[in-house]
Parts: sequence; structure tokens; C-alpha cells
Amino acid sequence: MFRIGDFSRLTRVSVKMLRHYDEIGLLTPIHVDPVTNYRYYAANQLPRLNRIIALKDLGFSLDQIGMLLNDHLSLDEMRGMLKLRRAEVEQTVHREQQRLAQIEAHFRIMTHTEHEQSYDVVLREVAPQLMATIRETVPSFGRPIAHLFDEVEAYVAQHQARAISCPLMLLHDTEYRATDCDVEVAAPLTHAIPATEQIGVYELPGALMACVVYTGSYDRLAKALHTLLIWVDANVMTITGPLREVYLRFGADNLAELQLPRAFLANTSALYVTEIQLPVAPQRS
Amino acid sequence: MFRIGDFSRLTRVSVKMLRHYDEIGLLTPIHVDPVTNYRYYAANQLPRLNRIIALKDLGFSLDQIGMLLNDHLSLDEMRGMLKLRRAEVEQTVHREQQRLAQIEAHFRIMTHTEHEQSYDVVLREVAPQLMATIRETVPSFGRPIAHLFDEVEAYVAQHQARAISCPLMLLHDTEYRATDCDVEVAAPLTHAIPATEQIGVYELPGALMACVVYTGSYDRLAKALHTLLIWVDANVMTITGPLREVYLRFGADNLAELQLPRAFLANTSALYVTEIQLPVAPQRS
DNA sequence: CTTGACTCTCCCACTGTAGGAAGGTGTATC
DNA sequence: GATACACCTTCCTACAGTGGGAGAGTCAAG
Repeated sequence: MFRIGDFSRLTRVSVKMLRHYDEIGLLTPIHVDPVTNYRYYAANQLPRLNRIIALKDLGFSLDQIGMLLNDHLSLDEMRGMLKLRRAEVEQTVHREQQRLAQIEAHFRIMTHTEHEQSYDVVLREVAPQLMATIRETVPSFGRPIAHLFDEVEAYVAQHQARAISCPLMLLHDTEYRATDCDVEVAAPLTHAIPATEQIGVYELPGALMACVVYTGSYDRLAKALHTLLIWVDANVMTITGPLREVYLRFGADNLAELQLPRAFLANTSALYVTEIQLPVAPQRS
Repeated sequence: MFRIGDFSRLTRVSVKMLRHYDEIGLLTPIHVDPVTNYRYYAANQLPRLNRIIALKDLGFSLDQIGMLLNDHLSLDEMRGMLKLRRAEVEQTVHREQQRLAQIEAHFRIMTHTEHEQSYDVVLREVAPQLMATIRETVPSFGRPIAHLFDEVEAYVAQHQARAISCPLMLLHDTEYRATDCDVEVAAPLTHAIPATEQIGVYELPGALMACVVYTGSYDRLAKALHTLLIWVDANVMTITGPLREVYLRFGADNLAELQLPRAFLANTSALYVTEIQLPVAPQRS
């Protein structure tokens, strides 16, 4: 009846695609000349092709369309596939709308941080980790906290239980405050060691975290935190636990501890790299 | 600092991907051992990786991310890219919502056509075509119309201007009616020929059409038309012109005219293949 | 018979991610 | 110091759907 080009013009399906559909058995031409291999299509193949196009518009994969067409299934099965597909599409819509919210968040963050280096928030699952911790209320950041770290690290080193991972601090205050902060410093452990009166040993739970990394001194923390809060707000999430500050690198001694080649110490552009992690969960609406 | 595995665990980006990002220049390790080719990453590369992840979450391609990162562009350019991206995402959302509507339409169509062969509607751009036509009000379908076709085909044949394409009929009635129908039969032309008192010659305009094909006799038309109307309704479109019936194959004489191999005439499962085309346009909301 | 429009098959490309094979490294334990 | 085991390397393959192109064969009209 029709050669492939005519059929293509008739249906506005490209020749390439018609050949492809033939190849995967979706739509076999009614006749193929055994000598020239020319494909010939008949008008009564149009309903099938239309069905293919319709199902494709619905978002089914060619594989699925093949099943839907060939194992000529019952109405109920068809309905089932459609319901499944509908759920998937609904999820896609949801995901894209989240994406829109995230783009809006970026706009907001950009206007807030004019011209400065901006911070990027990522959502990430953080694994649980056995920790030795000291929790205390400190008058200020800086010295007192460094002291707490020294203490807990010394205790862990004494038991030879230091895991190769980063120390961190939890901020238990629900509001951000500059003085008398309820903080908990933590060093990662390879295995359980005895707790003491001052030092606790337990598994810090894993969680879904909104994370942002800043490099340099602590005065950038406020900006990073601000970014984080805007992000959480724009993504309609709720905060489900205390903020964590992870010290990815805090000075040469930590590097030495990890027995890394000295060469790296020279070309570090910023000495401090800190990640702020905020446990979050999507708000159900 | 970190070997690729550690960096992978830290960031929850797979080793494969980190290598890929290295390969395409998105994130080059701070150091690569020239002997072993081991990749070493530093903590201060985290912000860059986080930016990559964040932009990826926004839906940018790795190529675009590369531009956004490397040609460190101005805030305004960044804003421009974001706006573009937002528009794209909005369009995606719209498209997926259309898809949902279409799935709903399928459910409705399924309940209406229980157990019968169902028809699939496709949206397609139909090209304009020079035509010779006769418009007339006929008392009923069938004989009178066949007669009109004979007439126009004879006239066209006489001028040797018959294009290899399908004849069609336009239904100018705004309501569907079984008697006294205002119809226009049309035969496609290769080039302009003189019009007569009865026979008009003009270019039938192209249009976006909702199309459905049915095979077999005319009593299936009603069902197909019903399907078409449900579809148009569910997809929030408006009808912008007269319905067309395209006769993709209407009897052996037409086939003979097209000089097709006789072999095909035998194994045609249904003699009549007709497409109904309804010009539509998306409703602006 | 030539010409030009079609058609055939086969190969390659894109994107982002994953899996596997074969072979070299780094480290901890015996 | 040897060995085992976890880790790293490169290179190839695959996915899904679509398009592009090369080189060779076909069809129909002039």
C-alpha cells in the first residue's frame, strides 16, 4: 500500500522511527519485498500506529507499549497499567514542582547574598556513626570548644578507637545564640569504648540532612546558616533535630593524625572547611 | 586528602560519577598520583561538588553546569540561566499535567466503550493541500455522496491532476445530523485546474488535528466520533473548523487507481479505513 | 538510459548512570 | 616479609529514544 516515506508523511512519524518500530516488533509492515527489503504499510495498520502514538503520549516506554499491544490483555489489566502510569506522572509533577520551589529558593538566596560567594545546599542521607561525645554549656565559641575537642580526642586516642572520619559538634540550642551555648562535641569511633562521667559513648543516628559547606573562618557561618534556613523554608521542610557542624579539616594536626602526605598541606587554599548539617524531613501537606 | 572511595562516601556521590565528572572536567581531583593514577580529593573541593549537585537537582545538564561553573559568569547571567530553567520546568509541569488529563480521558473512554475495540486519538499537524471540491446538502449518507465523489474524481482525472493522496469529505454542519447534511467532498490535486460552477478549486488549509482512525463500516463512526469528543473535552481544547473524514482506502477502484500490486487486495482485513480529523487548538486558560 | 527521489543496512552520536572484567595498589594481619 | 582483602585503575557494554550520515541499491519519469 504505502511505502515507508508515504506512511511517514501520512502519520507524521519519522521514517527512522517506523524502521525502529519494525525492528523491535512494535509495528511490522504488512509486506516486505524479499528482494529489495522495501517496507510496505497498509492503511489498516493506522489504528495500531495511532495506539502506539497515543500510549507514547501517555508516557509509556516502547517496551511497555509492546506488552500493552501484544499480550492483548483484559480491560482490568489495562486499567491497572494506566493507574500505575498515572501515579508515576503524579510523582513527576510533584518532583518538578519541588524543582520550581528550589529555583525560587535560589533566586531568594541570590538577592540575599549579593556579589558574595554563595553557598549551595544539598540534601543528603547521613549514615549513623558511633561517637564519643562531651556535652556542655560553653560561654562562647572558640577556645572552650577547642578544649573540649582536645579532651575527647585524647580519651579516644588513649583507647585506640579513633575512626577515620570527621569530628563534629551538635548545637542543641533551638535558637541561635552567641553565649552560653548548649554544645556537644563528638569524635567518631571504630568500636565501643567505656563511657565516663563526662564522656558519653553512643551511636549518633543517621538522618536526612540539608547540608552546606563553607570554607574559611567562622564568621561565614552566619551567612551559610542563613542560606540553609532560606532553603529549608523554600523547600517546605521541617527541622527534626539539632544542627551539626562537621569539621572536615580543622588545622594541620588533624591532617597529621590521618597520616597524609605533607605535600597537601601547602596548597590548601582555605584552612578550615566546615559543613553544617540540619536534619530535615519533608512536610506533609 | 581523600581517596575516591572516601570522598564518595562523604558526599554520597558514586565513585563512577566522580570519575565521570573528572573526565568531563567538572571536578578534577586536587591531585592525581602520576604512578598509580589514584585520584585524591580535598575537603575544599566540597563546595564545588555541592554546587554541582545543587545545579543538577535544579535540572541543569552536566554541560550547562560546566558553563555555570567555569566561565564564572555574572550574577545577571546566572539569573538569566535560572529564569530559562524555570521556564523549562514550568513547561514540563504543564506537559505532565496534560498527560494526566489524557490518562483521565482514557479512563473515561474505557468506561464508555466497555469491551469493544477502542479508538486512539492522536494530535497531528496536517499539511495544506490543493483540492477540487463539491459542496452540497445531501439528504443522507451513502449513495449521494459516492456519486459526488465519482463526479469530482472524473473531473480531476479528465485534467490529469490527481495527486497521490486520499480523498476526503468535510462536514460543515455544526451539529451532527443524519439527514440534509452540508457536506463537501474533495479530491487532492497536483496542480491548479479551472473551477466550474459546481466544482471549486482551492487550497484546503493545514491545521492541528485531533485524529482517530476506524476500520470497517460507517456505523462505527458514531463511536469513534464520541471518543474524539471526549478526548477533545478532556484535553481542554476547542474545535476550530469543520470535521474531516479522510478515506484512506474505500474500495478496490481506489487501489487500482493508485496502481498498487494486486496481491495486497486479497489480505486486507477490513475494506474501509477512514480517519476522522477534527481541527482543534489548545484553549488558553 | 539517465536522473533524482526513495529506500535499504550499518554505524555513530547524544545523556547520565550503572555493571563488569582484568589488572595494579595499599594496608593490616599473620 | 608474604599474603589476603579492600580498593583503585582503565576499558568496554548497556540502557531508551531519536537523529545523522555513508554507501549502495530501486523506482519512476523524462
